[in-house]
Amino acid sequence: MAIRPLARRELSIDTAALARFLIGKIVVRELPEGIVSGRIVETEAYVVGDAAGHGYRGMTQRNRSLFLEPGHAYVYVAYGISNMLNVSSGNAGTGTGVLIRALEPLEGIGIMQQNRGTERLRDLTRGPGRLAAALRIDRSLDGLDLCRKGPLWLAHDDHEPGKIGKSIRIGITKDADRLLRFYLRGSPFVSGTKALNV
DNA sequence: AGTTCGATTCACT
DNA sequence: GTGAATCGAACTG
Repeated sequence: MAIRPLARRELSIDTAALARFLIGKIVVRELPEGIVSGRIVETEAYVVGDAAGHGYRGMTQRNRSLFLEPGHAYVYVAYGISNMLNVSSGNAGTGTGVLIRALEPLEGIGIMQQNRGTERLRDLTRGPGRLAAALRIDRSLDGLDLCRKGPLWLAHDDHEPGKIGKSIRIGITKDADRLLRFYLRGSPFVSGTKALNV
């Protein structure tokens, strides 16, 4: 079953709809050692007028990629250690995006194990910082167009995702009660506590 | 120029 | 379940 790049016109202009749409799609990372890929099982939307969003206070040096056309990478460092992968959303000039929070590993599991320093399949890409480490994603990929093949891109195949759940987002303090987190129900590769994943 | 604060993770108990 | 580590970027003065 072939995988192909996501077309930009398939990406909803609505950030929450895009976050839901991305569940079941594939993140592809091309490394010198080979291809690493995983299926998206958890996302969060950071929408217009959202105090938790990095674009909320306007463009800065760090977040400028959020304001690109939909489907570009916004990569930033959280807590000084973990890289976070986001997909820019909304029309150009809109500082909104979708955080990719967890993947189900598909290809290149050996490379991921090396990048993560663990063998445990379930720990490779469960959590935004972990998946970025597994796919060796850092700020050098910030601003990349994810809708065309390259070092990092988004793909889809004929896979139909199962039921998608919705919850509050993880790890934020502002606008913390909005239901903007989406996840694949029953997936062992989703992060967060049991109560969030019903 | 100094301070504050995380869109987290890991190692414990 | 709880707590410490960790550092770059944004914000304040």
